[in-house]
Amino acid sequence: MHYGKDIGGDAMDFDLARPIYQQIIDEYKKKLIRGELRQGDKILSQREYAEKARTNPNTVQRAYREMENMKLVETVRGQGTFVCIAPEQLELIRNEMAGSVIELCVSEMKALGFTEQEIRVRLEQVLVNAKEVITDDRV
Amino acid sequence: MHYGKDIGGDAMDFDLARPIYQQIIDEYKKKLIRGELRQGDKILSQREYAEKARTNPNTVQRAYREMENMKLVETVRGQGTFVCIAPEQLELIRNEMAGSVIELCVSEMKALGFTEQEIRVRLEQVLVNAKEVITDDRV
Amino acid sequence: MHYGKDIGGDAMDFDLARPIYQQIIDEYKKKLIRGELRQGDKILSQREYAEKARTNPNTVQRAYREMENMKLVETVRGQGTFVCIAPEQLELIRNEMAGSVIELCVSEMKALGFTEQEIRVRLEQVLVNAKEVITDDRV
Amino acid sequence: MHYGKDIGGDAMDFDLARPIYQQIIDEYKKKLIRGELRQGDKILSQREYAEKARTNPNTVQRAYREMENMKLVETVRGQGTFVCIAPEQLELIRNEMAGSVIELCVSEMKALGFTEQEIRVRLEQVLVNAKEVITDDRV
DNA sequence: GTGGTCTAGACCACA
DNA sequence: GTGGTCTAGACCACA
Repeated sequence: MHYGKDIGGDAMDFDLARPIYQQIIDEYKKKLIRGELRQGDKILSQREYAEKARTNPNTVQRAYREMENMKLVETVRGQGTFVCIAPEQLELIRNEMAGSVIELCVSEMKALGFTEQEIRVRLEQVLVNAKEVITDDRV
Repeated sequence: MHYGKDIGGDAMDFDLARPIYQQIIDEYKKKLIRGELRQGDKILSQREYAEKARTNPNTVQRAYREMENMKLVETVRGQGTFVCIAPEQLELIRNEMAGSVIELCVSEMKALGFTEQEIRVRLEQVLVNAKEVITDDRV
Repeated sequence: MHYGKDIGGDAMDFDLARPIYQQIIDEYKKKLIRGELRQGDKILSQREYAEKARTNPNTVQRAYREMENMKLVETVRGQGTFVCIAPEQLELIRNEMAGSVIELCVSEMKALGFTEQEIRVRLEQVLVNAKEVITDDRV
Repeated sequence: MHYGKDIGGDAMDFDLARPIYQQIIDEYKKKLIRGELRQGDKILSQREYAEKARTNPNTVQRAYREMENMKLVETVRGQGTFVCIAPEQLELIRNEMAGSVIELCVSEMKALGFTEQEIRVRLEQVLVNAKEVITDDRV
């Protein structure tokens, strides 16, 4: 018996993990958006990153190369990789990421049969709950 | 090749794929919530599911067994597996799944530096956009 | 060789061996009830148990996982499995196990045609005999 | 890796199923004790029994042979196997079986840490419960 | 055909 | 070292 992917036909597909190089890019995008990394900052060398993350240097290289294509960073040979992003570009990415987060949320909620109004209500509940937790901690 | 899994230290962690057996459970939960499966319905046999999804029957069995522990289904040896869930239990799962979807959304938005008010605004934008798309289609 | 498993009809059934994973669970339940294992104790790792019992680690894992579902133990990845049971839960299991032992006894005695009064008498005989054996040993 | 029984040492042993030929003997003993089979009755031929129980004829033969050794039955070549047991012998078996049932029960209860008095009390509970169930059914 | 148990073993994350 | 997931496949009872 085998359950090979090669037969073709109407197989169901399981969600795979997001590729590591994309996870690396996402991580940097978040740092940029949160201001933890700013224009001109030097980021980890590919080798350093690969060691810290215990991942394949080639994977890191792919991530860095794509970030360069996206105009997020610039690599100077012999010196390293530096943040290099225009403020408007940053704002664009911020909007893009927020958009995909919320769109995913809405589409999943609708797939569960929730109406728009229910989604609003549930969002409020979560926001209020989060506040109460903080308040509790303060007390 | 390995990249120092044995060195110890503060490695970064990447998101892994959700285990297949849990993806199977999630899929059934969604079908239950959306009413595509109802009390008494026979679900795919373990072998059928394994063939369709091209996965190992043992993996499917684990999913089905856990669904039985969760009181979602009942299994009759030699006959198959049947939906068996109390309406209140169903409502509970619906709330649970909705909660985790929205909580994930909120925590990611906050990690991107969005305030609660901004989250509300962006949600509205997405909801309105969705409607416009529908309207556009109609026209 | 086969003896007509495919003919259908009213075959007699023989008792099968209790599944190994259930025997493992029973063993642990007994140790908990007798106080040989207490709250917080680390139990054998899955591999250790499998080696000692010369069984497959997967079988042990199934037993441990079900014990976790029953809230008898808690598992910490990379560390091991630990007893974690509330006293009331322990008392429940004690009652449950005692109940099934005595119910089995009573049903078998009745199947042999013994009346309730005869069962009581025979129980007394066995209890008294047991005591005499002890007394004999002392002498 | 293998988990072979051939290494020797302090392996735990799991309970195996009671051998089928003994289960066959037990079944006949019970029928004799309950009076469902009496002196002179013809029992199933070995071939018939093997078919009904879907078991190996050799297994049935072993059971019948041992029953003959125990003086429970007699086989007449060309005619079949017949119950052939003295009333005192029957009474002996009855006592023997009852004894082993109750001894097993007592030893298991003591292994669970129950005192003799507790065993008596629990027996009463089960006997009383059984009666109530019957009463409920009548109503 | 259905589900249930078990073995054997690969590969992984976590510590 | 720990547990977690998954595959592959044998063999079984039940219908």
